[in-house]
Amino acid sequence: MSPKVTEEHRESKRQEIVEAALRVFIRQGYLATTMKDVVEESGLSRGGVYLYFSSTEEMFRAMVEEIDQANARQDEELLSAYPTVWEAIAAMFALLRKELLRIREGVVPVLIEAFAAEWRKDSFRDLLERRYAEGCVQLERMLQTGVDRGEFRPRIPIRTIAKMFSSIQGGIMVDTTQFGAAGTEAPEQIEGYLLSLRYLIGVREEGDPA
Amino acid sequence: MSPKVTEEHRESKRQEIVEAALRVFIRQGYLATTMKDVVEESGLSRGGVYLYFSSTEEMFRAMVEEIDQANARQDEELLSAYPTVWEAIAAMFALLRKELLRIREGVVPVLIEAFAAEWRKDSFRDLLERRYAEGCVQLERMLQTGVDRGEFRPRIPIRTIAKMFSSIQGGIMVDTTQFGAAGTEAPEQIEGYLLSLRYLIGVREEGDPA
DNA sequence: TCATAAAACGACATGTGTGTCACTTTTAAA
DNA sequence: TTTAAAAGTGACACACATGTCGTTTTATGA
Repeated sequence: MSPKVTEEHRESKRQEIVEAALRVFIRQGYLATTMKDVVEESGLSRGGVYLYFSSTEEMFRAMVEEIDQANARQDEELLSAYPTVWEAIAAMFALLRKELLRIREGVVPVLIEAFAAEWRKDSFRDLLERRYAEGCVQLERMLQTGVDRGEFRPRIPIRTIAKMFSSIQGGIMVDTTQFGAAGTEAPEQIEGYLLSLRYLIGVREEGDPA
Repeated sequence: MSPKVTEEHRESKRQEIVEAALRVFIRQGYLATTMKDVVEESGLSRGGVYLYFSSTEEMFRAMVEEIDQANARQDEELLSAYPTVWEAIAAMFALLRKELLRIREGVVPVLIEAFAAEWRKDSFRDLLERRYAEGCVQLERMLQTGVDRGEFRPRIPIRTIAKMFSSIQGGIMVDTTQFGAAGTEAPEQIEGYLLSLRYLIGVREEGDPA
């Protein structure tokens, strides 16, 4: 006698289900998605899926956790990939621009819908807070590095700048999602962001007096 | 014989129902609100309410229309109330700041939830587009006035500036709603906005050379 | 005060999503 | 090959929101 011991391929099964869920979320929207839909998309049965997740909300949670990890990794790499902080920041905005252009096929609208739907739940408080903190802290850290290196001479506290641009990023994503490409003309905006950011953090030109 | 002719107090009845709906929306969130809830809050009966609205979505529509009208009126007044355009803009941001501080008791979270929930519906496309357009156009008009009067000397197209600040406003509202007061420190941000806006539009100091 | 039409009522039929649970299949160790 | 414990199945019972519709109430004008 011996029971079958499940290895961690259980995790890969969870993964599969989350991927199926994401496809449905993207196709018909987070709010219009029911367990039934995910069950069908995943190819499993009702009971099978419930073995891993008991609501679309849980799937969304798992999804966000993964996305956030990936983002954190990406941001981490940016700083080390460019000689100056300013170039790293510019690259960051270029990434944002790319994401904006692909927004209609992507994950962003799902995130927006889902967070707007779930933010009142206490069980989401921690997720929200972590997201917000990370969004700010990342940029703040980059700015601080720039200041330390003598690259920047900020006109207002970098913390304020970081918070401001964190809000901007959210705002433009919402706009692009809900109002469509016609509404935002994303590329133009990104340039405006960079220019005003450049001013606020006081990027020194070469040969600028210390 | 003579039928009872309804005057336009029908409109006031609609108003009453919309107000009841808003109370419920604020209390438990747009998505968690059912017709049953609104029926109870309004004091009418199921059939009575259905005589005016057949879904919470319709009520929300009516609500938005009214809010937008009020906003448009308010913005209109701003320009004429201040001697310089810059002061009018500063006053606009002061209003925004006030709204941010009261966000938790207010309508903004409901708007966010509802638009995130409904934006995919074709029947909302017009509402969304109008909202977005008005949000931008209003600021753009103010900026243009400032340019015409020689108050401003913008560094990038005012259209871009208007779009950018329109996104910012949305972003900060979402942040304040979902992340709470702890998340955004609204007052600080507003000052940052104003400073960077001031730079972008090139507000001339007194005695500045033309 | 009476007649009539609109306003309001509320029980009911319907549709749909949810979570469970007794049962079948698969898997791997013995 | 046997065995037992997981994985997986899908019908079912349940809850709940929706929209309707026959009935009752209200208000007006004759």
